[in-house]
Amino acid sequence: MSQGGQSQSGQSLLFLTDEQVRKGIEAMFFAYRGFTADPDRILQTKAYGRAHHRAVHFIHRSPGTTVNNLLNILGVTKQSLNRVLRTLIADGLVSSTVGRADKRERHLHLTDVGAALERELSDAQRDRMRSAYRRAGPEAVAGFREVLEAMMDEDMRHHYVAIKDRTD
Amino acid sequence: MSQGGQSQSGQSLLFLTDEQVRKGIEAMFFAYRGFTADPDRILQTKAYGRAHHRAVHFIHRSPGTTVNNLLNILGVTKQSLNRVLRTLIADGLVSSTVGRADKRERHLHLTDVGAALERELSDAQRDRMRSAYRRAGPEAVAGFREVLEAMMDEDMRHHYVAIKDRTD
DNA sequence: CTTGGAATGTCAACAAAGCTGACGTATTGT
DNA sequence: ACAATACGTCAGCTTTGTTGACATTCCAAG
Repeated sequence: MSQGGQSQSGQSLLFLTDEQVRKGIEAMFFAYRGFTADPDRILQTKAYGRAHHRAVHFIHRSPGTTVNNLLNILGVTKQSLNRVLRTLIADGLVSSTVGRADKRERHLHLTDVGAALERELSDAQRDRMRSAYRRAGPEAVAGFREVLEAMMDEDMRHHYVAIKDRTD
Repeated sequence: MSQGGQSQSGQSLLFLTDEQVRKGIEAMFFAYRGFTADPDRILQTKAYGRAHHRAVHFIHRSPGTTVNNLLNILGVTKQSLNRVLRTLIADGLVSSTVGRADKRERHLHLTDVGAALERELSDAQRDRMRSAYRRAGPEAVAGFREVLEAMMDEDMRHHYVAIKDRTD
């Protein structure tokens, strides 16, 4: 099993050897560090962390989303998210309005100030992503997305696809 | 700028629109969660966390590595790593031996017990990676790795390439 | 209509794992 | 001899995750 790929005759399965797979694992590790490095640097100067970035990103992504919805997407506990949301609301970056249909729900929106922070953070991250895309080329990007999509949990793929297909 | 790609005439740059890039960002986020989910589940049952996994992985990867070397690869502070290393050594998963050439250095190795844990953790992660690879196919995997490599910081790419080119 | 359970969100207290800064020891090399 | 390096450790802080208790709101069964 440890040499599964190498015992295959064709080259088509060579990318499934333990060694190849391990390289992929380390590539994920190192790349994710680069992926978060730029926004992290910016957040450090302000009083926020990576969790704030995630919240702001997905509120920007799906304006009017509820706390529960965000909870499912982010995969954290209520309090973790709540602490972050509380500071964002207190600082006037996010607005929380009681639901009209269901008053238990709170609908979340970015304020102008929140949208400005979102742009600042995402621009840094997008720039790196964009330059990586440019270097690797369109076909590599397609493969990149295919593999990532196959790596997600079922539920998360659902969120991802649902978001991907949005047209508004 | 927000519609940069769409204002380009050719299709060759269409994958660089903000929307496309944002999809890539979310793909990274969701995929990384899947990527760490399986080992995290195992670690939860034992008394360890993700930090222990990383240490064990890279010690397995580069047996005899020094503390300093590990520090550079993992990108954390001495104290953070030391806390993890201390428990791993106390629990008999990692051995630390004084350097022969330079007695200031400590060379780290996995014990049999440590190697067993490494296998258990990595098997889960490798399985997911392998199945993602299989689903996406060799060309997608090549693209996947290209983009990830382009996304790393310079220093990390160095570590990655150095590791990639090892032949022992 | 009432009432009890389910769903949504808030708060308090705590744990894991990162960080900075300071300090001590052994070893190396100039 | 002395400065620099490699490692370990103490104290204290921040971010971000957890569990458990609680208030409010909705809905459906009696």
